Amino acid sequence: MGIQERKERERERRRQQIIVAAKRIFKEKGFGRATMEDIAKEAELSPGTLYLYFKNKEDLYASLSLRILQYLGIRIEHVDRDAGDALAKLDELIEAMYDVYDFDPIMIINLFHLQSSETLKNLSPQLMLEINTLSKKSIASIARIFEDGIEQGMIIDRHPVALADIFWSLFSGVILWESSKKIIDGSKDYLRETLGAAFNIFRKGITVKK
Amino acid sequence: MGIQERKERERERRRQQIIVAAKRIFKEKGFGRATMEDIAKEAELSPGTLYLYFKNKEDLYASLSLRILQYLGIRIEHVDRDAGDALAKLDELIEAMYDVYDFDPIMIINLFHLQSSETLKNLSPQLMLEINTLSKKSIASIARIFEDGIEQGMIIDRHPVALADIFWSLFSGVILWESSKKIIDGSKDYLRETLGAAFNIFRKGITVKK
Amino acid sequence: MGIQERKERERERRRQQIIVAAKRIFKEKGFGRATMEDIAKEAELSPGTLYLYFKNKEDLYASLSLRILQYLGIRIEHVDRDAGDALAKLDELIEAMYDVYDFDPIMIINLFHLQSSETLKNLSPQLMLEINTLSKKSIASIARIFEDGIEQGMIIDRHPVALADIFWSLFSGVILWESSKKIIDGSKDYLRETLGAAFNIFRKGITVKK
Amino acid sequence: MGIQERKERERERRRQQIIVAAKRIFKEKGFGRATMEDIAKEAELSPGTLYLYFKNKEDLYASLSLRILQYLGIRIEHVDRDAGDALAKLDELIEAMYDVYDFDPIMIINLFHLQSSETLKNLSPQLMLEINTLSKKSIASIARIFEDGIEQGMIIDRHPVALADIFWSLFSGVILWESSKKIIDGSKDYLRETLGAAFNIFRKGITVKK
DNA sequence: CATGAATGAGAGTTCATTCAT
DNA sequence: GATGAATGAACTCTCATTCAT
Repeated sequence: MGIQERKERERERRRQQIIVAAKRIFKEKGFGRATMEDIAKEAELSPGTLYLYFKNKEDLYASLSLRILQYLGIRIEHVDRDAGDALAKLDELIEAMYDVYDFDPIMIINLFHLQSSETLKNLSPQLMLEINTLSKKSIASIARIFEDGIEQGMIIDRHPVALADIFWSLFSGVILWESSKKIIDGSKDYLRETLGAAFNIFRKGITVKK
Repeated sequence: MGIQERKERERERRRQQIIVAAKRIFKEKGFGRATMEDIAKEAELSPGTLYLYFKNKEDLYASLSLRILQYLGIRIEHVDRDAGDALAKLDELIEAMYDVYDFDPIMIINLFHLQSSETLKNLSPQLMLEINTLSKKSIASIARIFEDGIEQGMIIDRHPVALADIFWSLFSGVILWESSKKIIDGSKDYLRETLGAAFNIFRKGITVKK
Repeated sequence: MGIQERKERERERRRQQIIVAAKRIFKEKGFGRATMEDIAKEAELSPGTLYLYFKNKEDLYASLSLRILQYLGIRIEHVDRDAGDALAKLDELIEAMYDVYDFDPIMIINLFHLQSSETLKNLSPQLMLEINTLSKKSIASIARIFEDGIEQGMIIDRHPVALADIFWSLFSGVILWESSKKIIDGSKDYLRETLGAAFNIFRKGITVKK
Repeated sequence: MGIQERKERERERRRQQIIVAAKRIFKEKGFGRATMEDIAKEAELSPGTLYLYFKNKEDLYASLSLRILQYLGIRIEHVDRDAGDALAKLDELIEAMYDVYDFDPIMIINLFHLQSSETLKNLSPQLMLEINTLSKKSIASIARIFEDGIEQGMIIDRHPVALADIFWSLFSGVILWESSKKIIDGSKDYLRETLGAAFNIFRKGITVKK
């Protein structure tokens, strides 16, 4: 039905409108200092309207992160399913990380803030579970790649999940630190170069020398 | 003057008492949810007293981080000054990082939260400057070690500051991610093992093969 | 005009539909906590539609009470007009009260809540007047019965309006208290028995001994 | 300790100050329409201060009612313990009801609103329990008086608890209806006379003729 | 007529901070 | 210095009501 569809589309557009505004505000002020009114104003809506689309502030915040977490999961799984040896897959994985970052830089930083900060302690159990599930899935996919590599004798024999954790930590650590630096001293953004170097070092560090 | 000194010492002890309490509360609830009253209660003082020792909540919070940042700076500089080749120094540096973490695990996580989170955006310019100065100094010290290594042909030829940033990112990334995981799924704490593996990979990744 | 009439009938049916829904919701949640959306949902209508039939929430609420108040008035007047001595009329009056209660238990409780609660203080003057008029009329009818009885020497010589007030107070008091008890401790519903005993006591209490 | 005591007294006085203000506002506007700010203004305090003395709005409201409920319980028990036959005790009981009303007319009306209205449905379970316990105790005390009367052959043979319920219903019914009338038509206050007549009728209605 | 998304005023509540004692 | 009661601005969220479709 045409009307049904149009309404659905409009609803989705509104959600987007709110999400876009929320991203800007959360980026600017962080979760704690951002007020629902700020976001409403940015979205050119009334505060009440936000609650038609999101249960509460936390839910809105989490939506931003879940979105990118889902994208991440899909992207990584894709890599995992591809053919090729482990090192080729690692390169693809690194490529995937760039993609994820490019997909939505603000959101990815938001995600790390969510993961690394106090916010985590105040989430609803349900949301926690969702995040947990999605994170675990991605880490597991990454770990599988390393596992293959270890079996193929191409990657050093460490616990694959530990390797995945380190890979993920390096990625998030660089992004957070680079964005911190930008805030602290307003320096130029070296994210891409640093991330590239970091992944190279990691790659070299886990490869078994022939 | 004896009296003067005693007063000074007592004042310092009070500050410590508050800082210890604040650490516990911030750890438990995060910065946003921790109230000054919580901290006062934990310190067995009245809320008003806190303001005799710290200008405001932010100032108190920052003190925690500055303290560890100072310790970090001193510890790294020490490594830098030591004799030995770059790789030996790198090992010492890694050792220093463990020390720093052990010195005050809560504080180090607090520091990363400060760096990586919304709090950063709401600091006073003065405090920002202080953090900036201290961070820069530490990164510079680390970078100098890598610089030596590059000159000595032991470390790959990359911009030393980039290497320092990556080293630091890896350290903070692993700590944040591991502590996140603990919150998310209550899993066992693998921090030491993961950190060890991470540094090994990093070391291997930046070393020039002979 | 047929069309005119049909429209009128349909309009009235819609009103009924809303009133039925509102009763259920008010009963369940009380006036303060019931939302217009609750009622709309229950009536399977949209919130906006409610406003086509009732000026506002208060008007809707009052409609429930006025309706039973009107029924009460008619029913009592009927008793008053009947032949028979005062005591026979009193028995009829008591019978009428049961009828009124049975006519719509929810509404009668609603009416008492309206009378006895905060809602009363926030009614529009016009509505207040309507309630006042209807109440007065009923009380006056009851009082007339007692007046007859006093003249006939069958009922103790007290101000007839006072007797009417007491009769009414007893009725509402028992209903409210019994429904309170049900809410407080979920006990069995003894309303009928208690009401019966109460009226017997009242009857005995006002009768002049021969 | 003098200071301790003085503080205690001052705290109690503040509580009273708030209670007095709350009573006025609740009386004027009812629970739903009264705002904490209204009460704060009436008490010449800031909104925040109210929360130093009462957990929340409901708690404040309930405090008013529990107070009178406790007084009621004590007063009735006292009657029950006195010597004298059942009819003498009934007279004392009636006297007690006047006392309770005089003790705090506003509060007693508040209590009935609490009992008879929607508020009841939204109380915390703990508060509900407290009200339940206190109510039950009072009703039981009243019932015991009637029980004695029945055994002594002075009072008609009905279930004593039913008699107690009717007695209580009559009391609350008259008070609510009279205060309603005052609101509705601003008529003179006939409460005392009506209550007196009501109790007389009740007394006569339950007495066994010799 | 009917809809239901949008509104926005206003509620209860919290908490960093102050200041009289 | 130390206290802790008091403050009041600011927050999140609700819901009666409206109005474009």
